[in-house]
Amino acid sequence: MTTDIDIQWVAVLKALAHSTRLQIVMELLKGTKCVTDIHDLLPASQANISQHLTILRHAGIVDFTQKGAQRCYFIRCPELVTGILALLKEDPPLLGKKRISCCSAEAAVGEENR
Amino acid sequence: MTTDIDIQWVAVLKALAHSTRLQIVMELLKGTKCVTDIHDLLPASQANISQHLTILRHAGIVDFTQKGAQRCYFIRCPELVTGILALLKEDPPLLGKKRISCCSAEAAVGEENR
DNA sequence: GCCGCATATAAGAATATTCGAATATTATTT
DNA sequence: AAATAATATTCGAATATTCTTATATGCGGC
Repeated sequence: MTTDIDIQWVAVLKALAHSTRLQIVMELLKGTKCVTDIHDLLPASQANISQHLTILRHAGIVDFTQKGAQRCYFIRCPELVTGILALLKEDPPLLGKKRISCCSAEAAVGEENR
Repeated sequence: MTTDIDIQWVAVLKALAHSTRLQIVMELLKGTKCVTDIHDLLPASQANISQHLTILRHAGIVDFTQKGAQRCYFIRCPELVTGILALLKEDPPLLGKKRISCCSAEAAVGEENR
């Protein structure tokens, strides 16, 4: 049942599902940056940043252009990334700890539970 | 700096970044289902489905109401989940393999950084 | 109480991720 | 060609995830 599309989706979500990579992506949304720039901004080693960028690139989220010895990384799909971040940002109430009683019609069949 | 928000976001993304869990979530978007229902729909063991549901619940994505011995699981934040899925669905061209040459806004980065 | 159903949890092996350290590669400058 | 700067890759250990098997828990009916 796992379609090719699913696999791509999972790869994208997995690539974003890491604190350092999410921060890299957020920085790149502000503008193209080379590895050193990112290294200066985030608390991770150069090698580690490079590894994360490779993962993001394989997921299709970033790409780079070469400028001399530098590689200028940029987000390939800003709408996708900003969209996902906007949804996450928007939804804190839903992600909160409080229980929301189910609004779904089906569950309303009578007794409430705890 | 890894903020609390980041951690929550990463938890949500990580929870969605698995084929089986993504399929569970897509099924639940169609309507509330109990564990057995999901088990009948997906190729995974009951124990495994239950484990994945626990992960989704801890991430705040699903919750359940109890009906006798059954637990009726539902999506707690349908807007968030449908939103993310819609973005992923929408963006296949961006996730494709083709190289996009840089739009060169980055040229400004130039010499001023070390 | 006991039974059967629905679901959860524990334990453990297999596998995958993460990250640091060291090294390699590539491009530029001298 | 050598030195240097920017970045990537390899290796290995620590840690985390995934999944299976077996067992446990909770619920309703008898």
